[in-house]
Amino acid sequence: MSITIKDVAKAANVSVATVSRVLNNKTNVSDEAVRAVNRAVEELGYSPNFLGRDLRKSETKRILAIIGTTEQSFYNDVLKGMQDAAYAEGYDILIVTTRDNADNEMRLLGMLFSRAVDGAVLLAPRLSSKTIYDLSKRYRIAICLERLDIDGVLCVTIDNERAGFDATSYLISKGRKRIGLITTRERTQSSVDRENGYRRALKTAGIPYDEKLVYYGDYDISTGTRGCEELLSLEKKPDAIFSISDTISIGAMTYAVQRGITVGKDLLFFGFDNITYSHMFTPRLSTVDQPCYLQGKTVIEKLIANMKTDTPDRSTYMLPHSLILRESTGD
Amino acid sequence: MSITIKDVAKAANVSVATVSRVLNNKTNVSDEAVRAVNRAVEELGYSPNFLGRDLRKSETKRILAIIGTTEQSFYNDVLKGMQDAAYAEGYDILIVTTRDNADNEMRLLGMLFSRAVDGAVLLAPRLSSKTIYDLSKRYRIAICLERLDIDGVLCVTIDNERAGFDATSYLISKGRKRIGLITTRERTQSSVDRENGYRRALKTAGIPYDEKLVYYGDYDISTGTRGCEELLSLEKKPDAIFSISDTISIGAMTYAVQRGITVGKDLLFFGFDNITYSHMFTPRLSTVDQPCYLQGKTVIEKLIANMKTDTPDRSTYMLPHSLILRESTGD
DNA sequence: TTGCCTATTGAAAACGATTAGAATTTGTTG
DNA sequence: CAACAAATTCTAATCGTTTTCAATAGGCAA
Repeated sequence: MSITIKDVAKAANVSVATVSRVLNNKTNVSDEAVRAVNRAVEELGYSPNFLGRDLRKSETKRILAIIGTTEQSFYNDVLKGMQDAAYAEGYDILIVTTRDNADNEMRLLGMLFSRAVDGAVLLAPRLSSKTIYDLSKRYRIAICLERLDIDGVLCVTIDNERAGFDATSYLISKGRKRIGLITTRERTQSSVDRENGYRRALKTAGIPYDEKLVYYGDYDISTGTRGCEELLSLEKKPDAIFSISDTISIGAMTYAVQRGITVGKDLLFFGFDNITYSHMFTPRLSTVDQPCYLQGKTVIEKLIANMKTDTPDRSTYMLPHSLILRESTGD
Repeated sequence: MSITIKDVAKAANVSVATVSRVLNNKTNVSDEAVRAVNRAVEELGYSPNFLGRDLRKSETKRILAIIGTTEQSFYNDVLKGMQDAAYAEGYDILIVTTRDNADNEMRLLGMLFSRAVDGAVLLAPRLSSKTIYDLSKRYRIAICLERLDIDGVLCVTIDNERAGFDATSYLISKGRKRIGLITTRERTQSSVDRENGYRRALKTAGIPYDEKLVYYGDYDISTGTRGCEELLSLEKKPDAIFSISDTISIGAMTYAVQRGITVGKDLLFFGFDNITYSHMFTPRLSTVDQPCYLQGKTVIEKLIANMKTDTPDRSTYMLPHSLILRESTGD
């Protein structure tokens, strides 16, 4: 059927072992053999079957990146960082999407169990912490952009609680007293952390927490729109709104603008993620910038290091975030 | 090291063949054997090594989707369509990104040559048509969102020439005579086709083509901004601008709005792709909608069908597009 | 020439599954 | 109960590599 190493061996008049050695440029091969094999490879258009190689070596040099959806545009930078780090070590990154479904996530992790990849990075995991923790004992797994509420799994993320605290505190420093929060019903660790940061900031400033000011929705733009509508229909309206993502914040801000509200003065907005579009909308959105590229790069470096050792690093790394101040907070 | 089918066989007190048959639910196995094997699998926490299976079957049930970058948000729907179609046939989609680099594209196609995947879909290929054509003779390859200027490779796309013609013609029907075009330096087939459609529309309407009205840039927002700036600095300014992507169009429109121009009246804008953000910006952007999900679904269905036959379908399929009319064209 | 060391080579055993074909057990019928 | 058919099971080959270990060839000293 297809051209195998045997065909090359026959054509080059050497054994398969020699062909293999040439192809993996081992030292102890004569120049003559190298030439003969290379010529045969060229002539036959041979390329090695990785299925055979991988089976023999029990290694694929591939890492799975499991994400919910490719929609969140800031994943792009994370993936770029992952790919750069992986490529530097001779690995490839395979991206698969779960559509935010835990069953799919488990199914795709099957590629890890079945040795189709050497390791996996979960971005925004939907599986329970316990499940992930258990799996991490048998397989090389890392989390990126999130942390787990259990210790013992390699995580690379930012300090979301602190970031939520910083953003909210900034709004407070602008004299705001009634700060709304738009977050997600889905309780990912990062949104819980951001919400906790929001609460701590209020508490620190002596502002009472008002559950009416918190709107729970999805990750999409329309959540922002609806959330803003809801918050603005309150008896006591908010004077600032913190959203746990730029996408949501843009939806919210768009609604406010359409209602003729002067954003940046009557109502302040703070987003999260610093996506490309966040500075394209007028007024431009203040937001929390997280080091996407660096998180991606770091998680792969750590994961590959873990693959080479029996005593894997199971720490949680929190990389620094920063506040980007723009028109939506009157800056 | 790891638990293999042999361990299961021993634990269940049957042969490896029987274990394999149970796992692949073949018919001729006794209920007793099924029970014993399942119990052993459960107890040992066994999951089959695909490296062995794939090698034996010479089939991986995986399809590679090669894209330039995950940034273009409308890829998300295409990928969704691809995944749905693939999953229905028991395949998984692996996404890899080339960063718009032909060398990377070739390197990643290595997964196809080395049998790590059964087939590949190229979205926005950077390799030459000739190269792709040659490869398509030996491997199962399809193109999506683009077509090739050579016949003989399975393509699923829209009629970009026609779409460019339609969009431009619509602007003309609005009484516009000086229509700018912002397109990409990178000569992908789709942008060439869209540009050709633009020219044909002008010609059909008896409007002379003016090369000053065409700006060449990249795929990003700032290209729109700069392109719009350039076109508006002309002696004879345009009264409408057609961009080959929404991202570019949003950049252009944002610039015009900031300059105080009344978009939808003094200057009309027409985009392409109907991305989520296109209706979030005010004024909302008129655009060409292409059936992303359907294109993804279709290309995978056709590709999988091709994998099952010796006489593959090498046609080019053009799915229908439509115009979405919004405020940026005064609708 | 003989013996020994080194540099290349090749034959064959892995890797972990699937599957053809042989062998065994079970069931059926006269 | 013998004889045959059907159902189930097992042995062993196979997929395409890599790699161990033994074998060979060549070079050099004695």
